[in-house]
Amino acid sequence: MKPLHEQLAVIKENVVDLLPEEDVIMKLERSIKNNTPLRIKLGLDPSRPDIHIGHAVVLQKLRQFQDLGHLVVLIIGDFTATIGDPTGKSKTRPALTIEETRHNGTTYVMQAAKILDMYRTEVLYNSSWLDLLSFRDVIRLTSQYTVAQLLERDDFTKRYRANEPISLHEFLYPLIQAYDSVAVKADIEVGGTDQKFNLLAGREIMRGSGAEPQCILTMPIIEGTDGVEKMSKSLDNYIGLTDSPKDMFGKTMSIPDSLIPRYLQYACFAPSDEVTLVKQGLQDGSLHPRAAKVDIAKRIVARYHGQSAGDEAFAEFERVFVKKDIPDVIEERSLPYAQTDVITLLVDTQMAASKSEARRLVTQGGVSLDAVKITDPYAVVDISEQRILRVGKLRFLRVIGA
RNA sequence: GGGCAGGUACUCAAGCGGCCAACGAGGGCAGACUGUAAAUCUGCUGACUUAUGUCUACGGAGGUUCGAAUCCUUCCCUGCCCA
Repeated sequence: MKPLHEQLAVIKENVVDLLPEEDVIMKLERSIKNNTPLRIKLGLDPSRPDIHIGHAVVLQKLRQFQDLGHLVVLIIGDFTATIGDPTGKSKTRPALTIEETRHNGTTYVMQAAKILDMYRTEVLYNSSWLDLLSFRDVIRLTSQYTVAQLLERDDFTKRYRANEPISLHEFLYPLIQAYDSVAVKADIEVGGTDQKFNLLAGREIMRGSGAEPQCILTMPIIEGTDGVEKMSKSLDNYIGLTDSPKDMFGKTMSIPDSLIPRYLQYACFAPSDEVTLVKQGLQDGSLHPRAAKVDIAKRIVARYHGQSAGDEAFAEFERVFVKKDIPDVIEERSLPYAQTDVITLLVDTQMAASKSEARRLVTQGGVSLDAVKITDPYAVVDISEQRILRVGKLRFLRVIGA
């Protein structure tokens, strides 16, 4: 194992909080002395199975721990996910069945494997210990925390002040997560800065249970492609790890220029002196923002799809958006008729959700067939030969009639 | 248990008997423009055989009325105050 100061330097890279640092040092020293890896915990919510590059910031940190010889403990929150949110206010927490959580958990882990070293990863489902707790155990757990402490959490404070409902069980979530730390004997728990409260609650509960409290490490939450909100699936401003190279590239190109340094640092994990260099270049005009974004987009695609995919995605992007040509790979769809009106064609190919929508698209000039714009919603089109249907700037479909 | 205020489209939020498929904002979609799927500007944004037409929709169920998101009854849900 590497000496303390070297490890600490790697661990502190890009982090927001590392608390309490002296405990981290103590744990590291002990780990080196006994040649025992630290247990680094990350909790995952399987109600949303898609990982995006925002999550990747945290996973990358875990990977660094692994490269230093430590062990990552991934906890799939299947227990919590099956409870859901009975207030029904938040659709972000639909109650899932056990099967769904298992399925999501598996896909989650497969995606995480793009970044993590799975030989140094332990995957656990929290239902395996939470299901065993009795009501007595739960009450004992709740007695270790106070209402005032819970209300300190930012979103609880806000909702309470705004007279918005807070279900009792929501108070339990931080405690459940904290109990997970007890169950897996976490040395350090990692999460986004939005998790700081929950991570700290873990310390309290561990102490109360007679365990050695974990340390906490938080990573920045990166903004989504809109540049304002945090990246999240529900806001649809995310770049998914399983997105196609084309989508990854395009989504990255669509970020506002102001986000370039952050994406370079946290999505590409570029060294800090390179980030500084790019910032300077952008400021004095020697680096064109578009060039900087192309570079970032290529690197992101290359990271998850391989080097050549990055270059291909770039070429494709140039062709479709800069030269306004059609992409080289287009989905194909055969239809049971040789000719029909545009409206029907759009609906049948699911390029429009309803006939009204199809009509709107046509009227607005968003529909073309073989690069010929169709503006008459009653136009009858012949598809006995294969033709390229285009809706908006981005959606292409090769149609072939019977 | 009592009192009060609320529940409107994807979200927030107006409307408080006909002019309401419902102001406005955000979001989404399309168009123009552009280094880009950015920014900006413009338009659209319940569905249906596109019709000064029909149907569905303003928490649920009933009712009053020629006519209800708007009034009444009742039920469900949320917040606040009192107990």
